[in-house]
Amino acid sequence: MPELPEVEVVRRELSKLVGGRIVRLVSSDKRIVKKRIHIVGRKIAGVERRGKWLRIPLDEGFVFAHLGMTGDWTVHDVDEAALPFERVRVDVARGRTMASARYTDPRRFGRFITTDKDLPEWNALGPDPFLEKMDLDRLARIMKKRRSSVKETLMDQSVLAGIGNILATEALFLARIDPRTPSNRANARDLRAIEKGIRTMIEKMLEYDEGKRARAPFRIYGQRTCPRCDAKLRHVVLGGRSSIYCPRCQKRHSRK
DNA sequence: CGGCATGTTGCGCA
DNA sequence: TTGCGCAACATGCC
Repeated sequence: MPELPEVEVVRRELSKLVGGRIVRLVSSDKRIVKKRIHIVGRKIAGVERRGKWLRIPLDEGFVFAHLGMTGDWTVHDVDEAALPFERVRVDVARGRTMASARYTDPRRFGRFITTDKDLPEWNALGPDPFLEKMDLDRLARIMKKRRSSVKETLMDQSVLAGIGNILATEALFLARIDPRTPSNRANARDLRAIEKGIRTMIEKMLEYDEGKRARAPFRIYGQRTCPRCDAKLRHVVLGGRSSIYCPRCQKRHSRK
């Protein structure tokens, strides 16, 4: 499920619960769930997102949630049976109505943390490109210091929060930049193109994830040939993640 | 059976 | 202190 757009859709879904009171928590998976405080009886004050993390402020304390690789939250009726791969269930009373939030996660890389203070992981996140305008000067400063690829730098959550493998792949395709380009070789024009690519992809992926778009907006992720020039797409591994690009359309901008 | 997967962390090393 | 490269985590799917 999870890159910035998917997590944003989950945030909107869970926002239905704001104002409600937690009346029951079902969770047995010790890998996913870390309980530092008791949350039954607490009231849900909001649902926030930064990058791929969710923060749910309560009247006392917080819940932090991460979807890992295969996690998802959905809101159901309380009488609904457990879903396949259901790992956490939070029942919420709001007036006379009840709702039941279910967390499913086959691969169990996700997290559900109850705590009375902010998480270091949350505080370490860089700016979220959907919540705030991208600071290209800051990005340029960071890029200049690194020699790993632009794609790896974009996916570093302390650089920009929320960019995952697909978003980075597709944004770089739109920007016509080779993902292997060393970060310190990216110039201001490249960064402007990348910013635009990221913005465009977030919008399209959001529409898709909200069901307003029938087909996934991916141009090269999972494809074999370039939709622009018909060249055979190429695979490389960057930072341990598989990456795809068009060797004809995507260039390394190695000059200053 | 082998290989791959929208993510993060921890460890050794420079 | 910061950056880099990689294995590990756990499980489903093709």
